[in-house]
Amino acid sequence: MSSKSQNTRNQILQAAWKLLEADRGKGVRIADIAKQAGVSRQAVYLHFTKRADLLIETTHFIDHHKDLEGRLRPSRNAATGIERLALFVDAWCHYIVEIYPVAKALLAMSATDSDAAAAWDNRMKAMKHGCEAVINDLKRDKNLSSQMSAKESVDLFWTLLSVRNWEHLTLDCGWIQSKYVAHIKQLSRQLLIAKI
Amino acid sequence: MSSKSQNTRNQILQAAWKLLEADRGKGVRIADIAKQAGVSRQAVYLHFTKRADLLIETTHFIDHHKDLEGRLRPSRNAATGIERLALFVDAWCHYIVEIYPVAKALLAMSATDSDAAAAWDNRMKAMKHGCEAVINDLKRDKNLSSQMSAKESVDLFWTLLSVRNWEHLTLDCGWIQSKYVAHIKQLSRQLLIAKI
DNA sequence: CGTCAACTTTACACCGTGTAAAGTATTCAA
DNA sequence: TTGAATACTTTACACGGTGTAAAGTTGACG
Repeated sequence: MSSKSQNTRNQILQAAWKLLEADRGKGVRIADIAKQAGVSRQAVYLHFTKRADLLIETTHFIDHHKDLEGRLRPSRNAATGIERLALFVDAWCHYIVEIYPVAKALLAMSATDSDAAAAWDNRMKAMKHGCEAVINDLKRDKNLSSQMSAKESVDLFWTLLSVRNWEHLTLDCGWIQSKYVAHIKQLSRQLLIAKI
Repeated sequence: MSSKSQNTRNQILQAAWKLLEADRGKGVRIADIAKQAGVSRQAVYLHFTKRADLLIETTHFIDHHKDLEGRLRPSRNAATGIERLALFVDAWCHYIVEIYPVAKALLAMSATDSDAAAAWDNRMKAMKHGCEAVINDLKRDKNLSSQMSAKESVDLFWTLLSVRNWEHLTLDCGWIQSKYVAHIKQLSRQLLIAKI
């Protein structure tokens, strides 16, 4: 845990992040990451127990680096449910773009590695609580649509904001980020907020 | 191409289908499929060039077995766009349940195998044409919502019906199939059809 | 009887992950 | 100044799954 050790660890995380972002098709191997970090392949295993572990730690590295907490703060401090909805969508959609490369690799691993699956699941459950908070505030303000139950609203909102939907709309449909955000915001309003 | 050869081929496809449906976590290997089909592992390679090829052929096998074409026919013959929308959603949502196990394996392979990726892409593009046909009929009937362009409506409808959204709502949110279908139908109406 | 097709058997190369262990270089402390 | 701890390198290897190669077996059919 010396500062030198910490430094190497950070270089590995930085390398993983960089390579995953640049990833064209063929997956990123441990050996690639080690090379990029200027370190031997074995050194990676001195800092991370396995590939899944490295990817999970990379997500935390990115969270910290991009100040995820700070980004979410405005939505938590919103005065109304409607405001909170908009601010939450903004923060989350912006975050997806940054986490996506690592998320993709982590999701791919989830099929074979249960730790990877559990780690991603936790993140998505935490994000779901954010969705719940939005719905609760809308309900408090009597602004929640009566079309669905609160629970269904949360599920739907959560699904709408999924990484897979971002992937589909931006990568498969070719929507640029601003168009994606605008539509998601408009849709969530239309589906969750009571008319009049 | 003798009938005996065809028979073996079908047994392999059947075995692949069965094992993928039963798959609990750990992936299905070629050796497993061969064993289930009562055939040597090498025999699989006499009928399919590689794993991706086998999975792709399995999707076609299922299509044929479940009469996908027949299932889609009612939607094609619908008198109005609104009818077509409902019938298309019904057929497709029903189909997802059946194709999902193979789709999951194929999507997992898509990360490493470009043939798998291309094959799934083709299927999804074909399905998108079905979405387009629905939107076109709604437009023809002056029933298409003016909130979005026709192109955007297609993209949105296509995304709404994605396998990933089915996965998220049923497996992650725990919605039963009937609830999933009812909500998707209601949502597509709300988003695509002009009010009044 | 022979031959052709379909399949089996055995063996092996390849890739990427993860483990093991011996060696090296730097730091720090008694 | 010695020597022990820390952080890393180097080399080697086991494992699991895919795909290839080639010789051997079986049965059908002219």
